[in-house]
Amino acid sequence: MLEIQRIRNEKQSVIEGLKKRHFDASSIIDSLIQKDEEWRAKKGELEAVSSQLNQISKEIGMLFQQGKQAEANEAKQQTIVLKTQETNLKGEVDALDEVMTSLMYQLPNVPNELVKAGRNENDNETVEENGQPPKFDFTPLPHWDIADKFRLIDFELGVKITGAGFPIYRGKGAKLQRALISFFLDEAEKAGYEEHTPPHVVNEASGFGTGQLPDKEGQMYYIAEDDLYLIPTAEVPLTNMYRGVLLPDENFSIKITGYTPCFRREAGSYGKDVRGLNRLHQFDKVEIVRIEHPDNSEAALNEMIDHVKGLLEKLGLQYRILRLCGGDTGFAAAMTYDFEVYSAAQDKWLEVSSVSRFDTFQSTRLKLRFKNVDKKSQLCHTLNGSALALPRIVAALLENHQTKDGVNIPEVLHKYTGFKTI
RNA sequence: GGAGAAAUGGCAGAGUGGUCGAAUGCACUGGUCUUGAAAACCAGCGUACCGCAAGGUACCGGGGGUUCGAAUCCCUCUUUCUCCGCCA
Repeated sequence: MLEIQRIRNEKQSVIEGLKKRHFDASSIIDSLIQKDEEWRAKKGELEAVSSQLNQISKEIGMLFQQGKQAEANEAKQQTIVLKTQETNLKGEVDALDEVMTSLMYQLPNVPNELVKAGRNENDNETVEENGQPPKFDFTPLPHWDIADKFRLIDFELGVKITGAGFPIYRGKGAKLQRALISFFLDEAEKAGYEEHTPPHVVNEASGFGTGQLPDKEGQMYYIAEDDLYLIPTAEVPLTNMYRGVLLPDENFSIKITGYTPCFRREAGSYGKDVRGLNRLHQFDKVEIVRIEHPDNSEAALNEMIDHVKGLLEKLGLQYRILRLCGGDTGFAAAMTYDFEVYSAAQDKWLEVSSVSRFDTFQSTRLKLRFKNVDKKSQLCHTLNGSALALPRIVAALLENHQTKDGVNIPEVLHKYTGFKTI
């Protein structure tokens, strides 16, 4: 959520910024500013009436104590009109509040100045490309064939017990999952992130805190009986741990990580794009989350990018980094870098990580603040990134490290897997 | 799942209808004293919103109600604790 002060004071730059998303905010912002003015006026009236009522009530109290019953009862009469006024004004203020909140929820984050205008993924910029694409002297297999050949993943069995998009990993496939999770967590810890194991279901307030709600409830699995949501990413529980927190000073840099399964309903396209591990309803991911002073946000983002680059390099995967254009940047993010690994077998780039800064968009909703040098509370910046998402990494490892007879496991994983080849 | 108790400021803990945004203690901040520190003493010390300001409004787990007036009474939800049951 954007801050109302920002909309008031920097109306034009907000509108201009949102144009990079091809989002025309002018009418929403105009009505917001108008409602905000009404709201402040009504609120002023309401508080004046409340103040009078409070004053009279105090007087009545004193009159009763002095035994002046008649005068007290007379004073009570005065409150009747004021009470009605108060009730009416309260209703108007609340109604305006509600309208403003729903308007605010419609506004996406303003893109960072580095973000280019654009409509969709075709307008994304490639900012870096590293490593060599694998060369094969045979026809490389897609990962689903490899997985089948070596009994690593059983998609049909998953369909039987749950449904499409819920694969079962087994044997070396299951061990590879576990190895990657351990490797990613250990690397994150080395980089200073504290490991957490959060709940895999969250309440409604948490969904609002990180921006999944309202609007995107369709992407989450919902447990109606208990009013809980399955997490679509560890970002939700990890960031919401800091919901409503006021940090005592500006000497903070919170770095947290956690492994969780992620659940996405994502009823979407079918066919080649979603074949195998490319798109699942349940997958594993290690997430890194940071809560930073606004001045440190940019540096933190760069550190996170370096961290993800390090992971991919250690796994021997060639990759490219994209800076998403306005239209492809998520609703809550100010800037997002996607990491993609090229799959020769599928002849496509697979998104394996997404690293974003949210500036104050999440912390406004979360009410996550710190005391600045002037002893005033100020909103923190939040950031997060996948480090990394497993399925596509597994797909990329199987496809890009395949040999005629099997698959070579990157050396950094040997101590976790206990085997060097599949 | 059943029965009971409780939820107050950073912590502890008063307050059961009327100047209560809330006593007191601890912690914390500033000052006096001291060569320095401790102790002692003095002062300050919640959050948010509106307002140029003076000031005002709201908040005693959440929501609703009674009342001129609610931390205090009523309803409801949530959470915690104790006991019982069930269980990895």
